Amino acid sequence: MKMSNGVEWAIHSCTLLSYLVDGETLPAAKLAEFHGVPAPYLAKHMQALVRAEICESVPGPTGGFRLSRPANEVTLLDVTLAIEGDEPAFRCSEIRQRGPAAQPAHCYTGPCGIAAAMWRAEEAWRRELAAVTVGDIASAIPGIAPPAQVEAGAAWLADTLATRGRSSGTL
Amino acid sequence: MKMSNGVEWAIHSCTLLSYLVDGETLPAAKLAEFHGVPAPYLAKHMQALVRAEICESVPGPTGGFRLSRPANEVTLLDVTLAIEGDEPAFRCSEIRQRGPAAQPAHCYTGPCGIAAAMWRAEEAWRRELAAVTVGDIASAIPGIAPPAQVEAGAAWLADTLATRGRSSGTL
DNA sequence: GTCCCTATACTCGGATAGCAAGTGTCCGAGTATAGGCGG
DNA sequence: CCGCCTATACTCGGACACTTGCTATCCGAGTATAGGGAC
Repeated sequence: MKMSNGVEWAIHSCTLLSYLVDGETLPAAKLAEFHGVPAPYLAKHMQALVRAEICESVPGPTGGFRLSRPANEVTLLDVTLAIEGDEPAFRCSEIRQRGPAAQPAHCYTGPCGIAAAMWRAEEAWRRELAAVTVGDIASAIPGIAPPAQVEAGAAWLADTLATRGRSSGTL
Repeated sequence: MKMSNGVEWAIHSCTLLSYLVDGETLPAAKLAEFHGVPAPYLAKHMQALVRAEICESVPGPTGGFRLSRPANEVTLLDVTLAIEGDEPAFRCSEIRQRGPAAQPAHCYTGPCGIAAAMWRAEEAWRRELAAVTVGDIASAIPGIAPPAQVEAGAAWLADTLATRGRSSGTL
């Protein structure tokens, strides 16, 4: 049971995007540069976020990605399911309906007890992830990240936005 | 994030093994026959249960598998981790320590906020699975399984044990 | 008749192929801008 | 000098190889039994 590391990248990217204001956007290449990950692969995951309507994409030279709703309304569960798919990790193959003791399918009304227990656990997992938003992550950063990183990150973001603005600042 | 279906097989097998008494054992081939799954592959998973000290294996013609402790002391978490491995699904690759805003490693004391949230969710998942034992699963069966299946299963098990006993019943 | 020995058959255990999904990458379609041209 | 047009460069989006891990399988090591032989 291995979770794609794209989930980690996507949450980090959403967190960074939460610092944008107004209609600002960041292209996938810049997101990848900030996190030190392969740009094309991150772009692939960003497409999944767009499909899940977590992010919006803007084409063209001034385009890029931005959150499609406030960071406080994007839960970690939303992002995780967008990347991993919303199918449960445990899939009951109904092996109770096989073998020498099997009965006709219509005899099985409720779910298998094992599947029920596994799904209950998964529900607890989802509930916990749904309780944390990208906004929560972002607002917790000043308390746990090194101050120098916060400063450097803010400077990088400002510079990046300014550079992108400069090339289109004459409008 | 896909869980191996070996987990499902293993839990079903442990549930069946919980019906054994005294020093009775069931070979992997019989467990596979009862569940309608490939025998060699199930045997592979049974080995993982032995390694995790959930089951004991007995070699030789009268050998097979049995639970190494009472079914009430075998949790679904035990079985799941035995098959899937005890590594968490989410693995933080510390991408916060990469990119233009990265700081020296010693500046990062606590875990990343994202990793902490993901691990918290996983902890909730584990807690839920640790609350259910194989014994719970077995004792719930009469309430949810078709009576005909319970009867057929009991008959199959009795016959199987008798057949195995017959070949060694002359001792 | 009883005991011992050997051959047998059945079991687990680890090592070996096949396949699907995640990982990583690339190129094409579309768009806002920058510069040049005409009025 | 101002407005329009075209070429450009940059963006996203989907299609294409590669690697890892799950899926499935087989064969060898070990052991309790069954039968035969000796006493």
